[in-house]
Amino acid sequence: MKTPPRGESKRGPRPRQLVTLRDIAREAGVSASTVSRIINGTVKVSDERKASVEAAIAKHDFRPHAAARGLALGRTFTIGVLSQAIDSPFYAEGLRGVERRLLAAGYAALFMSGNWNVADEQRCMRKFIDHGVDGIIMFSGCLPNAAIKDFAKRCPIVVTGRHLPAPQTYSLPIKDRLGATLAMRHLIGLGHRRIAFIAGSENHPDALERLAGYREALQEAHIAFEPRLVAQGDWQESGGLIATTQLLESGRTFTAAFCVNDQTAHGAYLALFRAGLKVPDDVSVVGFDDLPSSSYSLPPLTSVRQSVRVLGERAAEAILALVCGRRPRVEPPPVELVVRDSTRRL
Amino acid sequence: MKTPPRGESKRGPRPRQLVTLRDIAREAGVSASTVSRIINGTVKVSDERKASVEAAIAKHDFRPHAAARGLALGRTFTIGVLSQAIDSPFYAEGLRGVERRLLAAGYAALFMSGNWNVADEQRCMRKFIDHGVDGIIMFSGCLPNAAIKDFAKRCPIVVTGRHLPAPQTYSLPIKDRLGATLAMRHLIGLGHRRIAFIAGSENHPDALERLAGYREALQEAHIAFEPRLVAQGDWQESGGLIATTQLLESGRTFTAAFCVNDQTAHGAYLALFRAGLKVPDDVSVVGFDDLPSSSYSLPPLTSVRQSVRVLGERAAEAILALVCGRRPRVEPPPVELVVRDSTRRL
DNA sequence: CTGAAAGCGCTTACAG
DNA sequence: CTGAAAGCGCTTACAG
Repeated sequence: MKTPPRGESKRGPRPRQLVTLRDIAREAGVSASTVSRIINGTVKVSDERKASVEAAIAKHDFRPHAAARGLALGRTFTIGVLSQAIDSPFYAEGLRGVERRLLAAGYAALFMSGNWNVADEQRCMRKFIDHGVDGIIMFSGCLPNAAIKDFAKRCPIVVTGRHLPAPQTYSLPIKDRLGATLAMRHLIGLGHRRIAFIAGSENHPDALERLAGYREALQEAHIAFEPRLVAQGDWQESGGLIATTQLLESGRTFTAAFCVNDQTAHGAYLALFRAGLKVPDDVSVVGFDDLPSSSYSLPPLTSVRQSVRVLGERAAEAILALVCGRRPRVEPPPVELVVRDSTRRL
Repeated sequence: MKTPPRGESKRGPRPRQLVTLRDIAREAGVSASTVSRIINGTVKVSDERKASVEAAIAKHDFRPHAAARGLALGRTFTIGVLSQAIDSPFYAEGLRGVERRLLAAGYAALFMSGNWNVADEQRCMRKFIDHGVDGIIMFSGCLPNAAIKDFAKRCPIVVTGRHLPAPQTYSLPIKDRLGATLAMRHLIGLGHRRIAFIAGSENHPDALERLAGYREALQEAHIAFEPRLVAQGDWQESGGLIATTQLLESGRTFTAAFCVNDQTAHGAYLALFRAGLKVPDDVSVVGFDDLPSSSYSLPPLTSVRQSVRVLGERAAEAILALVCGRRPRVEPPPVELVVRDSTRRL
């Protein structure tokens, strides 16, 4: 079929798509409505028409124009997914989980990075709206709750890592405090009493909760909290390296370190290595998040695991439910301690 | 403003957007055309009208409906980005580079994972088309060139890691062979002659090229190629661990190992560690890709670097050019060796 | 500079 | 079961 001349009209913007629903209809000798019905399986259509339409579709490998469907249907089958950095190993697994579930449901994901700051997160959210997403998944952002509720007026949102009851919204909290106490009880159970905490960035809710868990476990074991055993990191390897180095150089003694996340622990590993200290012989180390790379660190790292992949999958299920007007019924994944080779009895 | 009743019509699908261009026009006392012109800055508009329209837009925080624009304009300002796994540390940096450049140009990225197999890549490409992307970036896929050329008839494509001259297509090759010789010359320069190669997956073009570079450097130095020093990995940590373990157990002796990528090297590290061998004292190790985590491995890994982040940025620039009908003029990033602490003179 | 109108390519209530 | 028509919310050539 030669592409039919489109120049008849004198008005409107230029044409674009090579072959349209109308072309298929013409070729199959039916109306556009019928073609649409066959494609969408909306209504029964007689077999012979169906066959000829399907032949025409196959012949041209016709795909309905996405924007046109979107306009007619009022849906784009696209979900915006906000993480803090698309190249962060922590979020990576979560995005993977989201992708998998969304794809299975015929949705695609628009991923954007908030870079751990409100302005960028805000910008991403607007972009999502501008791109007409049907829903948004936010991985533990720092956007104020009020702002989220505002966006939720335009499209449904599921948010992880916080509790936010609001219409068109669903939250999947992360069990930071519980996880932290799990790590600490393990260390304390091994006889450690001088346990350093390499913290996350200041004021970050998850960081604060994990610190709270650290203190809670200390108290539980009747060990006095010693502020000087807490060093400020930034969730990254570099922060863990610097914080641990400072702790070491300042002469504080500790037999174990609980790190706010695995990346911080990897940084701590390097600091300890450079100081000639061995893990776990000289210092036991526990991380949080159980990154895939942590089973390959030397030695393999003991870590708290709350599967981010599963978190992502559930977030996807929740947003899909919201988008379809159903009430989500999903729970955050369980927290557990994965014991490897970085901890030992004192 | 109360949302105006929309029930006048008896036909067509249900309405959706709360406030539309028409509402803004009505409120500002101008035509829809004028509002559109102001939003797009297409044509000069008198100041007073402009002011009142902008006031109305601000008041309702009006955002033009994406699908409607897409339909009218024939563009969605969305780019499909195919990587092999969204949670692979190798691609992560590349995606980051893409995201940054695309965002700056007002485009958003639809990321999908090909999972290192043709069927999934094919599926992703169709999804991209179905979602009406304006262009596609493929990170080193295994889709046959012919298939890519076919998709390129529907929308422009830039592909990394291969050379594919075709209309509506631009390729950004990766310098695998050169990089491999850089790594090998370094090792040979340090006096190593028995150098193992922990390979990537069979038949993978990049893996083959890196192997070719390994052999080329050997030949250059008049060292006989010994097939039994080559062990099959799979690009992953687990493959590196298994391959290296087998090499060690089979009694092959080597003083250095060149790994097809950093993840493989991390696996090799663990195998060596378990065997009680020290890096670099007993065995020198070199990787390829220079992942961020490699500067925190113990010891920090010497690796070949061809910035994937920059590769991503350039791929984004290229697709943007293609989409706008310009000819891309970008080069793949340079290759260099980053020497850290995992190699030493024999 | 500005508005009325046509058109982008679909979907679906309506009327057979 | 099926077609003609209206409509989704924008943009832009056309005619002032």
